[in-house]
Amino acid sequence: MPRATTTSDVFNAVAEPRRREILDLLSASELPVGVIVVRLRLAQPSVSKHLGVLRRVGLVRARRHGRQLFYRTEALGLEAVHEWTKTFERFWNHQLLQVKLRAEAAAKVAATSGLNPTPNPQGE
Amino acid sequence: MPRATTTSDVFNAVAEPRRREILDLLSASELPVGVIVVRLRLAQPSVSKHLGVLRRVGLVRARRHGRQLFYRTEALGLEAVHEWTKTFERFWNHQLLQVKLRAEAAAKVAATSGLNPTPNPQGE
DNA sequence: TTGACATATTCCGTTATAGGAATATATTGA
DNA sequence: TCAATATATTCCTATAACGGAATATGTCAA
Repeated sequence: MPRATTTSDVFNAVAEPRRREILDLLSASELPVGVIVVRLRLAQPSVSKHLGVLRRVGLVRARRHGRQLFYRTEALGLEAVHEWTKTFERFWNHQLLQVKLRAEAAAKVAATSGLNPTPNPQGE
Repeated sequence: MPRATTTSDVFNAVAEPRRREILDLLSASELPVGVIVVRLRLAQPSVSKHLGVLRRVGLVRARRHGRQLFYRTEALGLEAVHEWTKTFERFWNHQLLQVKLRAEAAAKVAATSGLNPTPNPQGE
């Protein structure tokens, strides 16, 4: 079987880099499709299709003003992604802590011994 | 063109629900492939392939112990996803704030007028 | 060495995807 | 009504993805 359909899943929707760029753009302000096309230098149909995917998963909403459709992000749906990754927070905090502690220890050794800080000792 | 290759991108790697389940499992503790197979009721080759993807993007690391390969998460790579979604935090905070304020306002009106809280008035 | 076990890899078939080109729809103004 | 503008949709094609089955690799124990 191929990949689970992109259309009904926020994770899949934001897996596509262009769609993330679109969301980035829209995070600053509501924009009509044409502006997105120009700013990201993408083909208009391509942008419309990406917006369609984002709309279907609820990450974006459109408002018509004359001939233009202004899109804005409805980023509430990203909270799920944020929360999921958050459950792994301790891992990178842990990693950063290691680095920090290692640096501090090295600095301390250097201070007391008069040597330069040692480069990253191998292993954990 | 089809989708950007899954192999070199954390966002794509975690777009697949099974891979997220695997990461969830591994977040608790290091596990050999066989255990993942049993717990998630997936075919062994399927699990190996998913682990391969996760390994290639650096979300997982393996350690051999006898015949078994113990995998553990290397979740540092998820920080990028977490940080990206974090840039949209204000949107859902904003939304939740709206809901909260609306509920509070409704409760207040109800309290002073003796009426039931009004259901969500339309619009922003 | 052989056999059993644990895991990875390969091959195959099906299917959703993304881009491009062409076209359809909607809105405005004349 | 018609033309112009803005956007969406459709059709087409190439490709990567996933699952399943079969097989390969690696490790241990006898």
